[in-house]
Amino acid sequence: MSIQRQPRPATQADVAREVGVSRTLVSFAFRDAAGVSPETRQAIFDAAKRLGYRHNAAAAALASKSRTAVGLYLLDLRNEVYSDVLNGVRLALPQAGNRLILSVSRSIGGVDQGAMDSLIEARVGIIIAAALLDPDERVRELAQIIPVVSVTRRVEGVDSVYPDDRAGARAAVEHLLGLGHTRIAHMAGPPFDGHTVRRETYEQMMRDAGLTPQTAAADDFTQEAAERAASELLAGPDRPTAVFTHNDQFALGVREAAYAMGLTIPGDLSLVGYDDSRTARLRGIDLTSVDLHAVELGTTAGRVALERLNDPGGPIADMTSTPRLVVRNSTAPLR
Amino acid sequence: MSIQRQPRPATQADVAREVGVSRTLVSFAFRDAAGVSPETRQAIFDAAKRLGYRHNAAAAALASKSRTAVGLYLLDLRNEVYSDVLNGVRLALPQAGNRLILSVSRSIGGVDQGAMDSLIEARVGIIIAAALLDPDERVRELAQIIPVVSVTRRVEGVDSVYPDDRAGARAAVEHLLGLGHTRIAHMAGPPFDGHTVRRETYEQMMRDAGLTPQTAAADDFTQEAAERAASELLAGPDRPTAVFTHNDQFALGVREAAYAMGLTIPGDLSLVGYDDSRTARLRGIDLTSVDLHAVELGTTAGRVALERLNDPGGPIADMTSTPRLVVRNSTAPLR
DNA sequence: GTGAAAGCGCTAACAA
DNA sequence: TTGTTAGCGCTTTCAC
Repeated sequence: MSIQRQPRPATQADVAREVGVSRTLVSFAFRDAAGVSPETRQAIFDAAKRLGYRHNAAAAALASKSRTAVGLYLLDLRNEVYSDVLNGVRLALPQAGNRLILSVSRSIGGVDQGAMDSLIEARVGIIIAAALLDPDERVRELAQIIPVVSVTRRVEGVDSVYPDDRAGARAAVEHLLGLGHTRIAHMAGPPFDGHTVRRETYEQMMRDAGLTPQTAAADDFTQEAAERAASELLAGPDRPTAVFTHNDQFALGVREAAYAMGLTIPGDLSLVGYDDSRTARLRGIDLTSVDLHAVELGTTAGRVALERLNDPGGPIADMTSTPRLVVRNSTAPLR
Repeated sequence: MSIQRQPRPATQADVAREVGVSRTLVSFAFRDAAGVSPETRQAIFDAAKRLGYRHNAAAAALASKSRTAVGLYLLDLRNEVYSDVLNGVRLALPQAGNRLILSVSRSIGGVDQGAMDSLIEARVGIIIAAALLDPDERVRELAQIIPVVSVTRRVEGVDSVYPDDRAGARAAVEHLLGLGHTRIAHMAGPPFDGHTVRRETYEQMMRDAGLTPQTAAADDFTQEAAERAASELLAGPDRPTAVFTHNDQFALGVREAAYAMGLTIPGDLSLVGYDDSRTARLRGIDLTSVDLHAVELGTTAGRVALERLNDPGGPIADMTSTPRLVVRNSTAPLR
């Protein structure tokens, strides 16, 4: 047995011929533009179905002057935040209207440099980018070529939809301080532009409280990197009694490292994550975490993108939301 | 401040004019086809960069007769298996060569009927589909229109790359039987074509062992659905002492339901999942699970797709791999 | 309501 | 190694 395929895909011209109208009409009917009588319209749809006609996105994109497709760039699918953003974006885009083109940067081996290019080459009208790792300046350069909406990160001069990380980090650190902890460490990620607010806020708060900040940095945004960094951090002198991590993935890494050393949570170590992922909510994990409402951020970003498409010259959007600390059982008063 | 954009994107014609060669040459240079001298080639790249030229994928797709783009259809990003498949597929596709176009079916609300259409309309040459919910017959119909590689599910007459679920389920059930359990239940998903092998194997094995199968079916492929179904299952008479679930997501749902009822795992209930997700490996979760090697399945599927693209008439691929039971602490001997 | 005609930017023969 | 010439299937004025 072998694979069958139609000899030649039907085109709008075929449909037009079948119905006995012009190709223009068929084109209009499929974009339900005004100017097609209901009967003609129905006849066109019927014929299209009969002929197995499929709209050709490439041809349409080429012919149309306006770009309506939305590109969504995601850093990493293994972090729930990004799939939540995807879900949020989809909620914002009308069912039938704007096409959504996905591009995921991180494969197992590392960041895919071509992920952004593929979006540009697909000639999307705008790119919603979740957690770009490029410096602010380069994001602005990109936005010069094609409109960009940055999600979960603020970039000056570029439409941005992001959580108020200052408030989120403050809530986390205050929670730990309130429990009596003084040796509170922070597990940060690599120091990319726009990904350091949580760290800075933590360090500032520690100093304000008359304490010494102790920041460990994972060399990658993965659970494994955090686990490695945490193994060192927790083995050092004056082991921290609490750790606030850049995200939940990191918190899980710290958690594994802690358990591997025989420490208990929250007995020996209080742990606060960031994202409030579904994993954080599992019994037995019960991670205290900061909910940044990723789905809502995605929805807002989608809306901002739609507005930008309609009004290229409009004012830059700068939309923040306030994250919420969700206290579970990974934090406890200092003994 | 407002968004800037270039007046008119540069085309190959612009580049050709700038360099003083023909447009053909530019086209050749960008596809690094033979017939362009190294100097010309370099001059073209320089000019392209200077002019901000970007290859237009839509135009290229329209003009080229052969379809080389690979479409990847994923059921649900919230299930780790599918993002693993994505990662696997990417490993198989050459860096620069075939474009990969992603389409995700399940948003928060449910299955996106348009997900498959968007791939067809993007005129991909082949679709790698992970966990289609359509009946076998409809998958075959689809494969008539466009080549399909089915991953994680076998479809007769269609290229398929899938785990030997019979072996996987057998290993799971044997493990539980070996621990002395007799009241072993199964948490199945909705009875879609191609997603019932695990259930059938379980039921057959139970009967072979002289035991009565007890299958509960979640009404959706989500943790929440499994949790609801498990709440009923575990509240019934003759509560099972062990549950084998269709996947890890379900196992987590059963786990939550069990804990909510005050049951302990593995004390009161042994639990075996399927997928060996990263969550299963976390301390405190320690879920015994069947590893189906999703990344490898994805890579194999990518390779099969590439072969099919090169040889449309070749024999149907039917590739299985053997899953491996990973025993952790969610299972224990019957007390 | 409907149709004719002019491309969109690129690839792919073929010819030189 | 280079240039010429047709389209690919669709959108989109503009006229009827």
